[in-house]
Amino acid sequence: MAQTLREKVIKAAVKYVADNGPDGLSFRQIASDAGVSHQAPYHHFGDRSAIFGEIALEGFRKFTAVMGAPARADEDTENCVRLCERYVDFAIANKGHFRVMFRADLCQMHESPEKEKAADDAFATLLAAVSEMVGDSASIDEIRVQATAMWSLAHGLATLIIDGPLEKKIGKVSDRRALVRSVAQRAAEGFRRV
Amino acid sequence: MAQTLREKVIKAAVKYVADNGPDGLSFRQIASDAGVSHQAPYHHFGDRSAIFGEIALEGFRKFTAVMGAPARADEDTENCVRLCERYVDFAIANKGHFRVMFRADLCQMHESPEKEKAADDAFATLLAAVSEMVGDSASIDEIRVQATAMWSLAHGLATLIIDGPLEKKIGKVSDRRALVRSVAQRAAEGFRRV
DNA sequence: TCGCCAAACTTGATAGTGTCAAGTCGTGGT
DNA sequence: ACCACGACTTGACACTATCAAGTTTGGCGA
Repeated sequence: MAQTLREKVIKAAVKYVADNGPDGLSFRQIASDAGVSHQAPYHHFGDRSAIFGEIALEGFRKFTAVMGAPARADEDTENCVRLCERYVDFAIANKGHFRVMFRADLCQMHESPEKEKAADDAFATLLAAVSEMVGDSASIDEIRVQATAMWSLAHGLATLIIDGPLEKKIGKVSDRRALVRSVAQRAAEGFRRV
Repeated sequence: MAQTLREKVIKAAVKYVADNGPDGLSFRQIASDAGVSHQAPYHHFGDRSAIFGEIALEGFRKFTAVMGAPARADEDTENCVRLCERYVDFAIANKGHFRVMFRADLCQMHESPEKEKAADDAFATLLAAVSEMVGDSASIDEIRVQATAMWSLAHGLATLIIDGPLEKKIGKVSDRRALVRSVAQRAAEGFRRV
């Protein structure tokens, strides 16, 4: 089937962001690569940031699907570890989306209720997972705090691996997975003297 | 004393990044604001990314000073909480630096040993703090894992507060500090059912 | 004091960018 | 047959980084 220009543009943009980061991305270059005039993409996306908005939207939907899925047989049953692993795996597998999703300056989520909903859904999924982990008796504040902690841990780990200095220290995938597991396990048990 | 152009440029750039993020930053605009020609800054910084490199360098040095300082009387004595608080406080107080420091695509740290050393020092400081927290009997691997966890937690929290969706949920400073403390405390004790 | 030289800065030009404003072309519906 | 509309093109404008010169200026040795 023929790929629509809109799809082609998004695909090319995601690939570029995954490879080079969002900064140097050129509308015109993408158009040229797709073999169309420099204004053709502009017809589908009102604006440069609209493209990032669309990528973020896709990203949040994928994210919700990944994080909300029931535990698979091959996954760790420990909630904290599983959440962290999924989060980091998602970020690495969808670098192009992930790099954009949390950059409010790029994608301007607030301008569209559709996008805002996708982001809210993603957060709700995370909250539900943590809520299950924490237990029924926990107060809403307790859940909120642990969800924030969980999210921060996973998000920090993911960003440090993708863009930060952790990247060069752990090259092989096996090492990376082991580190993520260890870190998540450690956090689950708490930081303390050994 | 008269401020040198080099200083003026960096200062203006840091302010811009803190206010608007690093994306739209214009060399020429800064030059114009400083009342010099569009090529004047180019004489001090070979290249657009060199400016970000300088900002990152400053940032890592400040970071090392802040994180390495002995505990003050008004600070939490719990290591984990103190480290997290300092990290987040640093990120918020130095938004312009922080936003650049971990963006390898912007500042190209690898090109200068001076910058690389500053980043290494920053990491070493963090490692030392965690090492003290964990205790002497801990293996090097244990320290490495806990440091990564600690770093991830603080880094994720800071980035989510600065650029991410946490920002709008916690407006007032007092709330922010309370949240950071709760989250750090929670992480220190471990994620578990309550 | 003169000369000069290197650093600091200016001016001009080029290629590339996002975005506005029109024009073209084909296709489906009335 | 007409025409309206969506998809795309063409052309222009203001802006950007960067290259390649020129020009000013402050300080230092002869």
